[in-house]
Amino acid sequence: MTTARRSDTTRAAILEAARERFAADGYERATIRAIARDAGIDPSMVMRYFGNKEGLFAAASEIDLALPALGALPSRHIGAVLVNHFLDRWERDDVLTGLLRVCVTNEIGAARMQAIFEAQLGPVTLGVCPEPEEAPARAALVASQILGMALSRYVLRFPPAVEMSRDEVVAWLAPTVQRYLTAEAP
Amino acid sequence: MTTARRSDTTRAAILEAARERFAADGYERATIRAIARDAGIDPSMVMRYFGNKEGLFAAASEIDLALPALGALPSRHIGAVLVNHFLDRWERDDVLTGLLRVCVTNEIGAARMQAIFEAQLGPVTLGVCPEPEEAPARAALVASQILGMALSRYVLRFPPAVEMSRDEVVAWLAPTVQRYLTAEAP
DNA sequence: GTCTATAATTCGATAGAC
DNA sequence: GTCTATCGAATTATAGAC
Repeated sequence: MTTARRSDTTRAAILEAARERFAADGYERATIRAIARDAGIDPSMVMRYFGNKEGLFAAASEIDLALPALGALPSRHIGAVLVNHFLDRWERDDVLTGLLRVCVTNEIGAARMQAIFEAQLGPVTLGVCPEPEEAPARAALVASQILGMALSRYVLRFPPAVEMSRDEVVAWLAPTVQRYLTAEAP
Repeated sequence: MTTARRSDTTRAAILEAARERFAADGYERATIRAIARDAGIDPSMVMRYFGNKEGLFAAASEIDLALPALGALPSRHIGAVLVNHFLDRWERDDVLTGLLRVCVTNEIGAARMQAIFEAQLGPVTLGVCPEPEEAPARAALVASQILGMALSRYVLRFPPAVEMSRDEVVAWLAPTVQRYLTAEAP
């Protein structure tokens, strides 16, 4: 194995351990030492690859902002599609749970969370909102419901929120999101 | 001024500084030293009065769980009443914002947040839900929307969520809460 | 590329003088 | 009741050997 390939696997191991630790413990309590121990390497390697703790978090919380083609979908089902999409992203890996735990006490995390919802909801809202100037407020309403459910279900783990099935969550939240995006302003 | 009265004012000053720091910085970054400095006293006084950092947070996040008499209210307006009530509690002081920032990384904070929503929503949901066994799930749905808006508006400070007026927030969220509590299960 | 050793802070917590 | 002084542990980060 060449050194280049070895560095790639080391880097990947660090990122995987970092995502788990940030998701489980938040920014402050996810220490570089613990992450390095999980990855089976020396703490100084983390510094070498990512510079400092902020750089490590930035790399571990990177996410592709591409929303699977939604433009062609009927706007009547946009609520269910969006709820399913965000639940998929939250359950796929630890990135969004980690970002949610971190963004509460870390400015970089908060800015990234905001950027994610702007990138994912911006184009959609412009397509279905009755009035374009209302789009940011409607996107914020959608984000509030998605974030609140993610907080209750994946971070705080409120028993009733955890015990609800995936389909139940979608059935309850989809009409809410649908109304926030398409209903007349109250 | 007797020593007893002086200790009361010192204790109150510590609690006020602690609430501000926990609300602004979260649990780990709200240091006893910083809280003592804000309160104008010595860090060792915090330990004397509250034992340790956990005891300080427990005291600073105490909250009375009494919901202003809602039993007599018409169930048609329960959504608007609840949204207004929680917004009141969040804007009155820093306690709930601090608890929200802390509960993401602190077990005691998470348990207290859950207890607050159980105590505030439990009696209400039992009174208006179609099926009693659905009450916990419906309360969790309400909590998810309230928590998500509080997170967006008071913690992450998403610009569109901050710029919405109080009345707009109530007008958008009240029908959601109303539906979670009283509508037929989807 | 990887690790040892350690610097430089900062934290929670304690002991004891006044 | 209040403060000074300090302990012991933990953290991020750096310098340098191999």
